[in-house]
Amino acid sequence: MVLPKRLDYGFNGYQVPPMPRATRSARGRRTFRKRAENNKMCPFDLLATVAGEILLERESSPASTNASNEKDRSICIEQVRKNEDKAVKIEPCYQGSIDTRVLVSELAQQAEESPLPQNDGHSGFASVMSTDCSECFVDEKLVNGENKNEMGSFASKVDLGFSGYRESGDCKLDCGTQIIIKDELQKTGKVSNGTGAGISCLEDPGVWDGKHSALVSSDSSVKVRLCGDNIPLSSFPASREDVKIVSRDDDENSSGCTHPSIIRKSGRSVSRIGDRRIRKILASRYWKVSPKLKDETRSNVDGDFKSIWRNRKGCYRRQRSQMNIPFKKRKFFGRSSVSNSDRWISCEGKSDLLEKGINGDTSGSCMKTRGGTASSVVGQHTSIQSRDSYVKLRIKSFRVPELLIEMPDTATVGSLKRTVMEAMTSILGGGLRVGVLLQGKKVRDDNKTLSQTGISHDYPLDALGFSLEPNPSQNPPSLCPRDSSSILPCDTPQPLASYPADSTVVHQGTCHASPEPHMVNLGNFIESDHDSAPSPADTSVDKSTTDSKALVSVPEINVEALAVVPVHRKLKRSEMAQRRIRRPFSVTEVEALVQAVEKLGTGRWRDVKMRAFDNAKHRTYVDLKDKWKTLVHTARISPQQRRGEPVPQELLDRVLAAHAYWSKQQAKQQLKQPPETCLLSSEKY
DNA sequence: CTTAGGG
DNA sequence: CCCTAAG
Repeated sequence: MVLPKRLDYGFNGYQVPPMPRATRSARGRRTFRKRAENNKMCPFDLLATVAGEILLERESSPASTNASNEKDRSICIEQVRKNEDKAVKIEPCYQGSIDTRVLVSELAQQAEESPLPQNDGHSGFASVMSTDCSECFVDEKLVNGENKNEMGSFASKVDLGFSGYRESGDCKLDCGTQIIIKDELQKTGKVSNGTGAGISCLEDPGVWDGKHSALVSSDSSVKVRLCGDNIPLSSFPASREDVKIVSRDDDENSSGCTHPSIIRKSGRSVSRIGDRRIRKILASRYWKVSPKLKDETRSNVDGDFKSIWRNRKGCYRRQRSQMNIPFKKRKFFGRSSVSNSDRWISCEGKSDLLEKGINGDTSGSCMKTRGGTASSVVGQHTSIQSRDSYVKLRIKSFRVPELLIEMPDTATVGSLKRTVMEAMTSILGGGLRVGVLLQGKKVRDDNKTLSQTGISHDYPLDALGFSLEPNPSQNPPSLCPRDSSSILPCDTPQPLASYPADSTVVHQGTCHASPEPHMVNLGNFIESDHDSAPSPADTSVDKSTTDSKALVSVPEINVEALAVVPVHRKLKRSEMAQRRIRRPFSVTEVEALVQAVEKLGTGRWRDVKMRAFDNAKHRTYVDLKDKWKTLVHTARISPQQRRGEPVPQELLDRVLAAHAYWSKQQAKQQLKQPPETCLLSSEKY
């Protein structure tokens, strides 16, 4: 028997119709590529998405006319949830008044264990906390006054519907991530323990207190703190000779940012060299600061973070950045590491990029465990009382793990932006996982069902929180599926494999039925098309940045100047240095790949991509090709030598078979007349 | 832009 | 994953 010569008849008898010409159009390819590129960074689409959404909101959020004095540029937001109406009160307050923030735990209310600790930041019913991070943004708005739009003032937001139904102009409920999880055990009606009642923060009021501190030290480096916690240094996958990453002590003894000066380094100034030596300090920590520190002088530079985030899209497009440098070149410096300047200005502030709750569309409840969960979720609540035994959640926002950045005061604002962006990207890409908090208590048992845990459709989901935590092992998502399968189904392709069919994900109002594990096209799951993230013209961003006095470590840079920065060869180059984050293929993806290759062969990666990974933006055809390459290699080596998530032998066998087949086909075609090849082929198949 | 391979 | 030569 002789196999058809046309390649259209492929492995295992697949008939492979030639790719429609249309799909090969240059435009299509370009589009595809663009899409792929734009998605480089979102292994954590959810986070990115959320962040993006929040950004959007922030941008459009009302600016208060109630500008603060030039010194106190940060604002504290008070969120007071009242028992009765559950209204969220948000008020601007100024630095130094941290302790006036009221963090009321809704849980507390429910537990009725104690009266609402109004105006007592230390009482620490910290279910709602860390509003400080977001304030920064608000602050900037105030300062810049550029966001006086829809709402007009904070007041507008003050009484946002707690449930989120009552929206304040800029609220975007639609943007909320909604997750519906079927509570399969609900029917048993059994609600076991595990509805942990501990409000951990209660035990440690100091955790959040003092977060705002930012000091202006004598030296002239700018230290910026992005909110976050416990980010292990290892999860900061970027560094290079001129990038310094300093891990801060996570210990309780660590005074955190209240003593930023300790991070400061002395040394020669490199600024004039024009090189963009930037120090990035990734602080892994949670704020455990004694209340007494609250009075520290603080300055706020968060405004820039906002800018950074606004640039999300643009930045992502240029993901290559100095932050991701081949690991070989990475260096991590301790605090005692080389310094770049003697004069640094240390200022820190946190920008909780994701305090969406403040924007009013949600309760904005934010939980934080005493243990210092890396990041906490803000504003998540039940959107609707679900029927059946489904639990609906709406994750309003996530806080981004803290991030400390230090750079010479001579650095440009543009470089700061990039730096922050890079840091963010690194963190996001470095591996995050989701933690679940129930009444402030971390739920560790991933195997419990929701109902067992106490999360049912009638459970006060307001008490449920999620946190983004650095993934310690940086393992492929697939290694910790249980951790997030119920929460981040759209985050990584992996959940696909382990995700039970009884779950449904509602994302941005769009409901994607849970795809079968075998589905060829992984895309729907992998992607979350949120590239619509705000990417306002850089100019506006730059403007605001420039306006922000706090950041003026560089002689006023005008918009034009900033705009020019990126064009600089050097910068471009550094940006180009960014390496994409590593995203191991899940078994599901491998299967899809194998299946596609079986049909299409090994020489049509673009087609393979379109067929099986069309929606997986982060998988380029080159990636697929490479993966196939490694798969073949993997299949040939002994199982002991294999690493990473084990690929089922069955799949590997298919890989070898398909590879052999297509290799022959290729050879056949090249030889034009390979009779014996056909014979072999026919024998084999 | 795609492929194919080496790094 | 990156980089690049080829086509």
